[in-house]
Amino acid sequence: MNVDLLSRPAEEVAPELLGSVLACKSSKGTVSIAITETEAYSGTADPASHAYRGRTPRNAVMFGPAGHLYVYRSHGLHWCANVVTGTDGIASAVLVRAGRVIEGEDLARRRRGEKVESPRLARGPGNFCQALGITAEHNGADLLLTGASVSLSEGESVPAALIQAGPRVGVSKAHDWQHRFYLAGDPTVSAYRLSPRAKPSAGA
DNA sequence: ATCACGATCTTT
DNA sequence: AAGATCGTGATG
Repeated sequence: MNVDLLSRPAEEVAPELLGSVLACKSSKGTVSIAITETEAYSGTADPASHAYRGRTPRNAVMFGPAGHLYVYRSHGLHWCANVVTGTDGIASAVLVRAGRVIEGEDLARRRRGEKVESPRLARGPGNFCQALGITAEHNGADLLLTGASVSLSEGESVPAALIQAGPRVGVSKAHDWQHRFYLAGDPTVSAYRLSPRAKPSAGA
């Protein structure tokens, strides 16, 4: 994966990450997942972004150089992972929402539960991280380092016609921004769900 | 009090 | 099918 590809605005990078592969190796083995759904979050101009109110200890990685992993805890029990994009010093990142397990499915299923169907192993940002084995220890990791425990690589290219854009999932602000990108008809893509607290907002 | 979640309930 | 509820803990 080329850092120049990631050093652009999140909403440009997000659709191009579809088909890319995140791999995570641990003592238990390696799981690789091809990304099928992403969401772009920018910095201070994006009301739904963690970086909207400026830099904090939690979101610091978002302000760093592209190609690193921003991991945060969601609602107390799930981990969510972002690929940091854009320029060093300016916050932006792409939330990885779903993917298809292409390596280490046994390990992924052990983590997620034996009765989970294959398409659902990495469906949803929390499930994606659980299947891949991402936790807080991976926050800030450089995804472009070869041989690192977690890394990002280019997968098979996906046909542009399959890439769809839509409103972001689960956010209470700026939910109508068309910053969610996914592969049309893919069973691993998470179901769209409007946030219960969503209010109308201006924006693209 | 809020929350970029997910599973499981309840009510149509 | 859609909406409500709750678990769980970091955050500011």
